[in-house]
Amino acid sequence: MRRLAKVNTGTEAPRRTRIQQEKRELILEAALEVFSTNGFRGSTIDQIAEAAGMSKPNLLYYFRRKEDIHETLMQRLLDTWLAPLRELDDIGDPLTELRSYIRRKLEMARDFPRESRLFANEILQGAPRIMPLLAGELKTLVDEKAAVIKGWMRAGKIARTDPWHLIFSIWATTQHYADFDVQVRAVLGPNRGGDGRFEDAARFLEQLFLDGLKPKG
Amino acid sequence: MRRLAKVNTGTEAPRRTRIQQEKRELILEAALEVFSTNGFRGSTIDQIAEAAGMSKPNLLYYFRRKEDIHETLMQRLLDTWLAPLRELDDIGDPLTELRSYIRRKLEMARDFPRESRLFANEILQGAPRIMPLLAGELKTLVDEKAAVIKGWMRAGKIARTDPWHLIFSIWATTQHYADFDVQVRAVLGPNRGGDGRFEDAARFLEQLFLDGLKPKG
DNA sequence: CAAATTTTTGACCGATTGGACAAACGTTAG
DNA sequence: CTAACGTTTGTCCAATCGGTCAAAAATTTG
Repeated sequence: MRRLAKVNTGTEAPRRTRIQQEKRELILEAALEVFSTNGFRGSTIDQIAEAAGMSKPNLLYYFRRKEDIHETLMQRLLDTWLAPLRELDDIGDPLTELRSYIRRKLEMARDFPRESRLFANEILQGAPRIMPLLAGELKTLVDEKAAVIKGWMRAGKIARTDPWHLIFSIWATTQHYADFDVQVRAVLGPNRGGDGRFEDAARFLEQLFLDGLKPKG
Repeated sequence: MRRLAKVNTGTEAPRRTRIQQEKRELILEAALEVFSTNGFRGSTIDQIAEAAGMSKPNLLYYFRRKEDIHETLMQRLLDTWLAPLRELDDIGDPLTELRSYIRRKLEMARDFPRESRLFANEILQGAPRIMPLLAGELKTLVDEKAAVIKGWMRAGKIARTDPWHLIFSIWATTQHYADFDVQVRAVLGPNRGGDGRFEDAARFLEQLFLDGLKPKG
C-alpha cells in the first residue's frame, strides 16, 4: 500500500502522520523560544534541536531548511497576532470597543511575549521575510478598521484624530511590555516590577487613552 | 622618542593619534549601520569592515574584538539617548514640559533611527550587555523624573496617574516610529507614509497625551 | 635623508555554522 | 513473519565565522 513520501514539501500537500504532526509542533515551540530571544541569524539549528529534544539531522527531517521553520512560525503568528484588531467591531459603544482592544492587546503581550518579540525582531531588521504581508493583508485590515474608527469620530462618539496613528500608539504601548520587558522590570525594580505590573499598565493605559493628562476641571 | 603603544586598551588611556580618531569614528559609524539592522550576532566583522572601507585585520587593529565595537557604541548611545529625559525640568509649565519631551523624543526617532534600533535590538534580546546600566543609571534617572512628575500631580498641574508607566508610554509611542518604521510606512502607504508622517504623528501624540479620546462636551 | 613607529594587508587558523547522506532503527500493513 | 515505509542518528562537508600573525607599506620624527 502507498505510504507518505517526503515530509518537506513545504509549499503544499500537508498530509502528515501523527508523529509528524507532534514533532513539527515540538520543533515550532522550541524554535519560537530560540528565535524570539536570539533573532533569526542569531539562532542555530543545533539550539532549536536541543530545545526540542532531538538531533539536528532529525530536525532537518521535518523542516528541510532553517528558514522553513521561521517561515511557518511567522505565518501562524500573523493570524493570531491580528485577531484582536479583527475583533474591533462597529457594533457596540466605541469607547468600550477601544478599551477592550487595548486590554486584549495588553493581555497578548503578557501571555505571548515570545510571539511579540519574534514579530518585533522581524520588523526591526526590515521585515525581509514578511514585507508583502505588511503592505498587503495588514494594510488592508488596518485601513478597514481605520474607516470604522473614522465613522465613530464623524458620529461624535470619540474625539477627532488620526485613526492610523491611534492604532500605532495602541500597538506601541501594549507590545512595549513584551518587547522591552527586561527594561520595564529593571526600571520598576523588584517591588513594582512584579506580576502586578500588567495591571498597573492596564490602569494607566485606560486613563491615557480615554482622558489624557490634562487635569480635570 | 616614545611613541604610542597598542591602541586597544579599551578600558582606559584614550590617547590617540589623528588617524586613530578618524578611523575609529569611521568604524563606529559603519558598525552602527550594520548592528542596527542585523543585531549583534547577525552582524559580521567583514560586513562592518566593508562598510567602513577597510580590511578586516585593519579594523581589528582599532578594535580588538567585535564586542568592543558594540560596547563603545552602546556606551555613547545611552548618553545621547537619555538626554531628552534629563532635560525634563521641574521649572516651567508641566504640560509644556511633557509636550516638549514627547516632541524631542519623536525628533530623535526621526533623526536617529539607527540608534533607536540598536538599542531596541539589545533590549529585545534580554539586554545581556547593558543590564547593569538599566538597573543602575537608567532606573535612577527614571525614578528621579518620576518624582518630579509626581510633584506636578500633587500640585494638580496634571492628572494623577502612574509616572513610570507614563514614561514607558512616551518611550513606546515615539520609538515605535523608528523601530517599526518599515511597518508604519507599509501600513500608511505611499501617500501618507511619506516625509509628513512624523508631523502627523506629532499632532496625534500631542492630542492623545493631553486630551485622550473622549469626545469634548 | 633615515630610523622609528604606525598603519595596512594577505595568508592563515580553529571553531561553528547550515546542511547532506547513508546506514541503522522502528513501525505498520499484509 | 517480512517487506515496505517512516524515523533517527553518526559522520561528514563546504562555507563562514572571529581572530592571529608576520611582513609590507605608509607615516612621523629628528
